[in-house]
Formats: sequence, C-alpha cells, structure tokens
Amino acid sequence: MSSPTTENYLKAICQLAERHSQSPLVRLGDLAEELGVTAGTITTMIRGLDDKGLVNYQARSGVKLTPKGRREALRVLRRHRLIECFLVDIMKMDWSEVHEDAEALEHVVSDRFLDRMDEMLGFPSTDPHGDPIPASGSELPLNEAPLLSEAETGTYEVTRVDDQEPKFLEWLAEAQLRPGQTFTLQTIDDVSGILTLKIPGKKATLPVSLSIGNKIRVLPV
Amino acid sequence: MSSPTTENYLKAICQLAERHSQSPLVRLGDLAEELGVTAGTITTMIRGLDDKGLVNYQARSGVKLTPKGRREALRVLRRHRLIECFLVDIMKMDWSEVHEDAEALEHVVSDRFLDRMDEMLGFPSTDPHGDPIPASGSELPLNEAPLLSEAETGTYEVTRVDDQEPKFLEWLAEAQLRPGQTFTLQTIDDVSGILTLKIPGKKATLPVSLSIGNKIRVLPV
DNA sequence: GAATCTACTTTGATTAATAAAAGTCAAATA
DNA sequence: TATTTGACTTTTATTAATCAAAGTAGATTC
Repeated sequence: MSSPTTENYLKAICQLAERHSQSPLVRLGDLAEELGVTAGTITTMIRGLDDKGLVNYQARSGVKLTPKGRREALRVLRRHRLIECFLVDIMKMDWSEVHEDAEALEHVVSDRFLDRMDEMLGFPSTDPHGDPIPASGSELPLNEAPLLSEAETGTYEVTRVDDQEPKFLEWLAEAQLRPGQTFTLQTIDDVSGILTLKIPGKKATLPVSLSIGNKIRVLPV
Repeated sequence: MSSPTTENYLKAICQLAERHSQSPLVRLGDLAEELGVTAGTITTMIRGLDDKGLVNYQARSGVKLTPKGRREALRVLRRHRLIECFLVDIMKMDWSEVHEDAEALEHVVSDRFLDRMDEMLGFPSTDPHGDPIPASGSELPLNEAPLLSEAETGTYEVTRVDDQEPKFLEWLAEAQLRPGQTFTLQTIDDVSGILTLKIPGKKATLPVSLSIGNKIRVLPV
C-alpha cells in the first residue's frame, strides 16, 4: 500500500530511532541527511506521513513512528535483511556489494518470493552484518552488544557491524573482522585512539582506530 | 537511465511489433490496451519517447522502435526472461506465479545480480514459456515456430507459449503441455474448432479449442 | 534583554506519470 | 457527397516527490 519512498522514510526513522536510542524523537535534519533530500522535502513528506497515521510529528522538535508505522518499518527491514542474506549465502555475492540491490528489491519482491528465500536460508535470525531479522509481524529484539570502542582488553566475538559502506565492508572482510569472528583486544591507547587486535591464526596484530571501533559491536567470549 | 515506465513502454512496443509482425508500425490503441492506460496518456508518453530518440512516431498511424529503443527493449526482455528462469529453476516457484515478480524485478536488479543468475542457470537460451532470451547486447533470434492451431495432424513438440495468464499456465501444466513436451495431434475438427491431442503416457486424449491452439507454438519431431 | 544562529517551515516551482473530456482527422457508410 | 464513427490528439488537471529560496522560532551568546 505504501510507495517505495514512504517505505524508505519509515525505515530511516526506525533505524535512526534505534541508533540514537536516548531521545524518543528523530530530528528532521538527521532524516534529511540520511535520505539525501533537502530539509523542506522532509517537512512536507513527514506532514503527509502524519496525516496517514504512520508517524507522530511535532513541529520543530521531531518525529516518531506510530505502532502502524513501526509495523511497516519492521516489515521493510525484515525484507531488506533477508534479501541481503539471500544475495550473500545463496547467490554468493560479496557482502560489500549487496546493499544497493537489497535497497531496491525490498520494495518489490512478492511475499511468495520472500518466503522462498527465508525457507532456502533456513529461517536465519541475523543478516551478514549481524543485524537481527525481525520475524514477520513481530518486534525487533534489541540485544545491543557493546561497541568495540567501549570494550576493555580481553577476548570477544564480533556480533554486528553498523555501517553499510562498501569500502568499509571490504576493509573489514580483508581484516577478517566479520560477524562471528573471534579476536583478542590486546591494548587500548586512549591518547592516539588506537586499539590493537589479535586475530587467531594471523601472526601480525591489527591496529584499529576508535572511529572504526565505533561501528563494530562485540560480546565477550 | 530510463525509468521503469519508459522500459515498460519500450518492451510493450517490442512485443506488439513481434506479435503483429506484418505491419511495421504499432498502433497506439494496442499499446494503451497492453499497458492499461488511456489513449491520451499513450500519445503524450510516445511523443516524449520520440523526443528522446527511443521511438519513431508518426501521428495518427503508429510507432516503431529506433535502434536505440530496440536495444533498450531487448535488454529489458532479457532481464525479464532470465528472472523468470531463475524463479522457476532455482527458487522452485511455479511458472504460473512468477510473471509479476519478474515484471517488477526486471527494472531494479543490478547487472551483477543478473550475471550471477545467468551463471547459476548455465546461460539458458529460452525461458520457461519457451521465449528466447536475447544475449546481452544482441538481437532477438526470431525462429517463429508455427502455431498449434495451424498444424496438420502428426507428432510435435511444444516450443513456446504465448500467454502469461496464471490461470492459463496452470491449465497447461495440468494438461502437461509445457515447452519441451511431445504429443501427437490426432484429429482436427474445423467445424467445432476442436483439436484432439494424445500425450504419451496418458491414456485419455485431450480436446483443445482453437483459441488455445492459437497460443501454443509447436515443431514437428 | 537584544542579537544572532541554526534548524526547521513555508512558499512557489518543477518533473513524471497519469486521467477526463473535448476536439479533430480520416476512413467507411449511406 | 455528406455523414458518421472510431481512433487518435489536445487541453486541462491531478498526484507524488522533489528543490530553492525566503521566512520564522527557539536556543545560544554577548
């Protein structure tokens, strides 16, 4: 029932809300940034979504999803993530190159096609970036693992990667830091902002900047 | 570069031209019918396509594709047909239910994704309906097999099916008349318009109307 | 408290795709 | 030949999505 554009707006609001989970409202400026449109466009569109009962809009402070909007957003997120799984696991495409295809396909594939993907994949619960796949019609389990940049020294497993930039993903794959990978955080240098990681089976250690550590979520093992 | 709408217009012109291959021009009324829009819309759109150099438009008589338009149309046709193959052979969906998905996907999948499909399918040359898949950047091989409705009695193979209606395709599958199937045309009754077919391995013969025979292309074996 | 800045809102336009209805041409009919 | 009809074209409008630029509200600073 919703246009691809509407679906993208709802998805973006959902993801921004999750990212800055302290505040209950998403700022329109952040949305404009995320969607790559001007501020005026966002205001107009959001007023439209409010009229349709998909969001709750408070002028000059922000938006949040209504339950109806949230359901739609999770549906899109589910599709996006299942499609990414499919492209990587079944089509053997590289995880750094599937985001755009998923971005387009999420709005057009039929439920039949999606169900077949789900089946062929064995009903996965996370996508290749470690993002949880919402079950159809359900809520998003929010098990936020801590960021690598906030971790103490010790041994961890990568659980999730919070960036879709192909270049970044290629670098991660090269460095062997995909979700599921185990490593040891050996040293933390607060002054230079460099973390030193040791990956089992590799002789050299891996220096990582804090800004990268901000995009990787890890759990102690 | 072209919008999905433009791609659909070009595809429709290409298919109508192939269907009524006697006349060099496609009538705008047929296009309106095919695309499900009003006559006025067609005129406006076609003038736009002419401006872009994709078609050659002669007011009050019809349109035909320019070489550039034809290249685009074949590109879309190739995508559509490869996607149908993929949905049937790899995703194991029923051939009667894949048309709509293919219709949507043909405009959005990346070349990378398409190439992977092609590879996984072993570079097929026809789709599940027996329609030829244009090679990328090439012309359409037009090997028009004769219609079942114009055949003499004898033994034939189904090569192509000229209708995408799910109901019709289900009926064909039920009757075991998919492309590749061999059968014998036993009798032709011009008065009632009934053809009698015998399918190897089935005891009962199959009566088929001429209107159905008009949609099935066959080659003698 | 006034000035300023930043973020947001409004206004006025644009583009693509479409419909409805009125107008026109050309071929078929009488 | 005059009329009619069917097919196409034109005109006018609509809707969704967008931008640019001008306007304003609230927070920050002096």
